[in-house]
Amino acid sequence: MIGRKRIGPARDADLTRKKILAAAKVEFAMKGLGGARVDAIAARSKANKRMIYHYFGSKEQLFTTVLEEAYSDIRMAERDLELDTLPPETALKTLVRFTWDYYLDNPEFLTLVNSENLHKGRHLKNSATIQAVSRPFVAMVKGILARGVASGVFRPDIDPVQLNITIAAIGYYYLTNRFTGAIIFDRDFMDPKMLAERLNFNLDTILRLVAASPARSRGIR
Amino acid sequence: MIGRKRIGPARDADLTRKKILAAAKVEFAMKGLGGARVDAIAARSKANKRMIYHYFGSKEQLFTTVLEEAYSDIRMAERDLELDTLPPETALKTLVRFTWDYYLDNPEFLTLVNSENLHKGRHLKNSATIQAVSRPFVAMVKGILARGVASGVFRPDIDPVQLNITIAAIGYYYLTNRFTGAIIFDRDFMDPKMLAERLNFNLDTILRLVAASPARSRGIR
Amino acid sequence: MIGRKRIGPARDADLTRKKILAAAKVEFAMKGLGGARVDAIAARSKANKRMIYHYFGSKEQLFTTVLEEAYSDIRMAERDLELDTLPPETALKTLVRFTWDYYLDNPEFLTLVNSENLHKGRHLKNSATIQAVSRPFVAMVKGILARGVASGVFRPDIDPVQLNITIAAIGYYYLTNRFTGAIIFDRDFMDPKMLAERLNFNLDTILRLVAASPARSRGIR
Amino acid sequence: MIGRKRIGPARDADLTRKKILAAAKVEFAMKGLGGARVDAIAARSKANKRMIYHYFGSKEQLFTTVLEEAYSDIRMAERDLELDTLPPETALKTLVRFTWDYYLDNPEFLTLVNSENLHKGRHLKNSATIQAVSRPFVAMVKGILARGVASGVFRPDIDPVQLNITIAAIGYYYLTNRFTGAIIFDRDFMDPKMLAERLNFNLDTILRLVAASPARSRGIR
DNA sequence: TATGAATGAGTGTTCATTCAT
DNA sequence: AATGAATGAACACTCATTCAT
Repeated sequence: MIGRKRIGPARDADLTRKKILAAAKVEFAMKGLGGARVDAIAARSKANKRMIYHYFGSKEQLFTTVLEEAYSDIRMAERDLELDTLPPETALKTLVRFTWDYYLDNPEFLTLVNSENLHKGRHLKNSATIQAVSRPFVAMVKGILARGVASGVFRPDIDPVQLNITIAAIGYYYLTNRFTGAIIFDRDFMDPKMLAERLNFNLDTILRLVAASPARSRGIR
Repeated sequence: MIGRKRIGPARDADLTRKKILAAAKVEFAMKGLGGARVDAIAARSKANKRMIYHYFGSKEQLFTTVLEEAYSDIRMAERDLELDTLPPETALKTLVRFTWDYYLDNPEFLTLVNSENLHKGRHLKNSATIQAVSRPFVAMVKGILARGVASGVFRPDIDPVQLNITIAAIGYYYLTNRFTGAIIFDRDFMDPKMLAERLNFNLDTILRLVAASPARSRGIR
Repeated sequence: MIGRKRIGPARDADLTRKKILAAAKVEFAMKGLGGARVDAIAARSKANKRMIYHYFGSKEQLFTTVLEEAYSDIRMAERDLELDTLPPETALKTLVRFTWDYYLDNPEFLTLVNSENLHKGRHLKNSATIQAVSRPFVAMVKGILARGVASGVFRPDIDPVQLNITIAAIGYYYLTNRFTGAIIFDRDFMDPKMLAERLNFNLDTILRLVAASPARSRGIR
Repeated sequence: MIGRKRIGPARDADLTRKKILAAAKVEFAMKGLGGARVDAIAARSKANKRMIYHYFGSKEQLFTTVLEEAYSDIRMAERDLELDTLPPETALKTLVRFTWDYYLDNPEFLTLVNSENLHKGRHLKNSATIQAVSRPFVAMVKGILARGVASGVFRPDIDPVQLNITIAAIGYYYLTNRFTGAIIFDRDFMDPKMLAERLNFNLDTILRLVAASPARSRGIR
């Protein structure tokens, strides 16, 4: 109450916007786009439901904004890793580890992406934001690979897009499908020991995949 | 009413059930559990809406049944591969390829599993069916690995569960997230050429992962 | 309960439809399209709100149906006058009187038409019903005029459309604008005496308009 | 802040009021009282929404003010015709023509009046303004009639109120109901030729109505 | 076995109006 | 005088489910 004049908490437009966005992220992550309730978002954000429409126009536009922010966040965090400055192998390991940790710490991201894909990418298809934040990221991984090939530690002819997908896949799938996984494999996928094993397994998978080993992988088809 | 009882009608009941189940699978796959509409399922199956409740009790129970059937189907198809009878490396490659093809041919399976995980596995948690069909499958992969280790083509100390998850992950993730993928990577994920590349990439990934070092992965195909 | 089998009142689809339609006519007439409440229509018809959507699709489609019915009703009543069988002057007087009485007895018709015109005729623009019921009516008035001209009681060169509009106008305007009229002219527009005067005034207006009097109305411009 | 106080702002208040009133007239005319949106009025007037409440108290009071202004405007315009100074027949023709032109040029007036009548004249019932501006107008028409009767060109026993209503009716109805009219009669009611025909038809109607019989309505123009 | 009719509790969205500055 | 932020009540419309036959 002392020090910051003029902005009564209940009247701070930007704060309200942020609270709605945060609440919406949680709701959409928990229930999906279709299952999320605008009422619940309003209640969770302690904002009036009318404000949601004032700031975001509709449930779908709110969802779009949440998605864009989620992608921006992860891409910014990746950029902050400054992988360009690391040796290729370290950079790659860092990326695998980061991806895993990020998914673990931000599980909403996974469900949001799932939801968007259930809807065939409709909300992001024409999002300038997504395209803007994606390009540098794709370029960065490409750069790591190129440097690794140049220094002889990575084998050539690895498609950076496919590599990227695989790095995401092996973390993502394990975590989003941990519930059916638990049933099928009769294990607790969130047990710290199993989580640690998974990270190691993933690091192993990626390193063996890119390694410029004696493996004469010519003839692959 | 007199004379030709029980000959046609008895089969119709079963047919109705099957039509509902087929329609429900499509609807749930397209819209998720929350987004699917009982009316739409009734319309698509050309059955009366009341029949859905007659045969399945509720929308959620119908969803459970659809899921159980979906899992049974893929597990049966895997069993039919008779991987036990193949050399370990061939068996593994066959499994990777089969998994990929099955996902491609039965995309509903992916969305159904996604939906169930959004709901924290609630519908399958106590399903005897799932557990019954899963056990032999897990055992089979374990067997392949063991045989491969014994014959020296696979390295030891590979967790069959982790391997299994990875085989699924690298196909599953690519396909379910193909819409956001298309946006981020600016590629058509369903382009036949890219699909073929992905399968090869996945085969490569798995074989390098399990190969007894130094991996002599000649002859991958 | 005795005599009419099989149709429990609460389960008669056609009856429900009719009750909704009747209630909607009242509501729309009283409040206009925008002011009418679907809830109020449901309550008034003692039908479930859901049924309104089941039978009519939307508030606007319900409004369209109400309008079509209202127009069909008046056109049918006009047809039943069998004006073709009457001498032209009698036919015309009968029409003026009928129009006036119909407006008085069915005040909803006036407000419904007003509402539709506020919405620029959007709901009827492509209504086959309206066009089907209108054509015979327009033709009938044209026929009366023609017969009157032929027999020398009506002057020629009267546009039947303009005549029609005027017949409607002089009754319609008085009745729909009776509230502002009462304020401006400080009279009770619904007082029986004033109503009777108005009808006579209107009959006079129309008869003088069409009369083939010595009036040599050449040169009108 | 220092130096040029109070010069602009004092006039702005009045300007804001006027802008709101103008915007409200358009909105209410287009959508009716129920359909008009306070937000839309604020946007259209480029005034803050709060100002509407500051100056007018409520949406309904704003509507009342708009109506009062609309009536004042037409009554003032009629007064400016100075019909008392014209020969009775000319005065009457001038009035018919003026009424028609005014309705054509100020279509909002028609819809506003319609709206008010849908609401049973509730907003004007106790309006001193309306009564004040109406009295002279009614008296004026009465005067024209009296002069015409005295000079022998009009027949006696014509109720000036009924005449007044009819003059308004034949223009008003044609214009407000032009949309349903277009559908029923399959004509373009706003086509210049049809508009001209209608005006002539109306002049003819009124002149024949008041003419001292045998109506020598030569020279109608 | 099968069906069309009916319903209550929600669902996203809108609106006139007031608050705080 | 003027404004952007906020709200509660209501609105059109939907949905899974049950009733009556």
